[in-house]
Amino acid sequence: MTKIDDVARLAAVSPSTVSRALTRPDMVAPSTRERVIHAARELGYQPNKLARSLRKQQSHLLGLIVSDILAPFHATLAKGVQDAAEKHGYVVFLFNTDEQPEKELRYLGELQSHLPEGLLIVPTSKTRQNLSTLRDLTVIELDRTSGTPGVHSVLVDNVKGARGAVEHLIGLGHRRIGMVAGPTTVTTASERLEGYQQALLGAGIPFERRLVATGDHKEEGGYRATKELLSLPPKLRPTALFAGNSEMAAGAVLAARDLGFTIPDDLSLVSFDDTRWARLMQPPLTVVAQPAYDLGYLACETLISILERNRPLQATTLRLSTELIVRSSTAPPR
Amino acid sequence: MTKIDDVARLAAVSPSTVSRALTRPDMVAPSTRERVIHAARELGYQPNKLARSLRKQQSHLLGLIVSDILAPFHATLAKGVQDAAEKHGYVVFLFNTDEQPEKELRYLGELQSHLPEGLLIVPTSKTRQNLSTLRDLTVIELDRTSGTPGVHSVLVDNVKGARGAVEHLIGLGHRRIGMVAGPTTVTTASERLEGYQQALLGAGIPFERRLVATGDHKEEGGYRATKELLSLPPKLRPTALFAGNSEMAAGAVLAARDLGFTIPDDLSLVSFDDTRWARLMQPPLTVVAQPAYDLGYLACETLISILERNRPLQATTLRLSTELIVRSSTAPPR
DNA sequence: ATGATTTTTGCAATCGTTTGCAAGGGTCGC
DNA sequence: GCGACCCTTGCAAACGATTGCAAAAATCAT
Repeated sequence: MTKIDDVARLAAVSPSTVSRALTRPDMVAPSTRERVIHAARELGYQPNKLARSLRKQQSHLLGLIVSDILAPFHATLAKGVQDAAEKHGYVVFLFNTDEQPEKELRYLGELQSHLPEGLLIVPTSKTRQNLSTLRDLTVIELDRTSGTPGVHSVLVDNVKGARGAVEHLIGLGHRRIGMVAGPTTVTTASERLEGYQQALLGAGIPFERRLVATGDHKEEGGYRATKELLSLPPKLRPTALFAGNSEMAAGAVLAARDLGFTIPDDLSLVSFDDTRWARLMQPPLTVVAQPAYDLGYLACETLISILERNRPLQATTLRLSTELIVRSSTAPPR
Repeated sequence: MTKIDDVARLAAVSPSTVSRALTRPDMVAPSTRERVIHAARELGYQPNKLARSLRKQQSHLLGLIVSDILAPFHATLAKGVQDAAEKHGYVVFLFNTDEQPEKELRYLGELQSHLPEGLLIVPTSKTRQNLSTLRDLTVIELDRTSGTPGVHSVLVDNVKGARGAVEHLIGLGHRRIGMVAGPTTVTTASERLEGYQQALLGAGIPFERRLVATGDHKEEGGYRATKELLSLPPKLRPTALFAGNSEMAAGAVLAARDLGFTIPDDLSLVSFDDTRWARLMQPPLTVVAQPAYDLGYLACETLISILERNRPLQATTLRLSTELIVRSSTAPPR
């Protein structure tokens, strides 16, 4: 690895001058600058970021902790974050918690030792405690919130999105609408449930607890919850289902298929979160699409602008809106 | 941030002793060690990795460059890599090239300045040149190979996998089998084409150039290629299709649907690479599943073992085998 | 108790940068 | 021709850890 001293020697100046020529060009005479730049290029010099970060006490490093990189939503989010980071010259460390608080804690420690300047995190259930072990660090929560005071967040308008989806079902004439809800410990799940209830209320349809089955945000849970709902006696059985996320929607599709229900003839289905397969399956699924990429991109931009202005800035919350994409899995009840 | 000096002061020893107590415990007297450890815990001391890496001249950092983190295959791969890395105490930097050689080059530079100890990369078309600008670094290529001398690789047995898929079609009675192939610049695509040809050859079916349409490994390309094949006059038209990757298979499904072909009645379809939607779509897709997670995990383990043994070790190539998963998109021709 | 040996500790240099400070050199005005 | 000023450069001290070496302390043998 060629270092600054090598360049200095070749350009016949001191290391300090090399450093200045490269990072604050206006501080050195044009002729010297030229010489240094040439020498640097000739040797293929690249400043050692470790040394630089150490000296400058800033790493230009951001941490990103998501709970499941395999979920397209999170992958897309991560891409948005990375793109924004790159644009501003930051590098991001990506960690995956698999929804496990202990992993989260471990990663926070690991991350911290690399002196990141900011953190973007999709919280788990224990994030609030985990975050408290952390030294002062600007953090932005993504997608969900942990309720930690002083942290910023960039979220999706879950209530409105869910309400829209259910109103769509109501508009088609459905009155018995079930929901495959996520675990209420995560804010997105409870907000979506709230939206579901608001829609019913708005249409004067009484809320029935037995029409809400709770899953774990995974396919398996969605499958079980759906079977439960579809096993109600015909009179009580829902004619339409709203799934709280795409994984559970996948489970719902499978369950409906296994029980011999045809979508949308016997059952309408609308799901939160769009995916590749939602568009590809037969019939294509009606969904509430989330701006995952924008979410990540915006969150990262926000973070960086906070960092660079160096404003403590009181905690911001951004809510992006969703889009209802009507495909063919929803139809009037028969 | 509390530093080593703080701990030293609290434990009433020198910084050197703290360092030793924490990293080479047997070099310090038990009683002192105890004191130091306590002090460290009390202050929540975490060594500054930047400083440590700089001094020790090793970062315990690995680079991972993939071409499309949004593709489930790559995301899974990345997860495998990360899990393996974590197990051995390494941290990985993840970059995304979007298949663009210039981005790759930029990221390689960025990465290099952080002094990684090794690199895992899914090569693009220019990787060979890009890699040559790099200082000596252990690199392992994943999924594809760039032909760079001296680099190791962990791949999938594409030829055999493809052959198996096509033999499956032949076994069902198909004789006119088309292939939606990827760009021949990427090794996986050409290997899969090779497998396709081998299967035909083995069954005594003549290879017909017009039954192979080339796409770009994206949905759009698969869509176009499929339309092309299905527009052949009925006599020449294939009764079964083998898609070179899942994205193109998605395009194929859409194209078949648009042209009014029913799968598998009018057209059998088998694709390389399994995905969530392949299982969920109707009918579920027959696929050649790749061990993506294992690929990443193994590659990373290999890399680390090379690093730690410090063996230059002549270039290794590992080939993992695939698994044909027969679902319902393939059936005898009518 | 004494010297030899081993263990435990601290000093100071080092990793590769950046940067405050001061010195050197040039330019300018008068 | 002289001082005032500005521009350019280098010296040396950081940043926070690790580590070779030597000094100090503890242990052991006699």
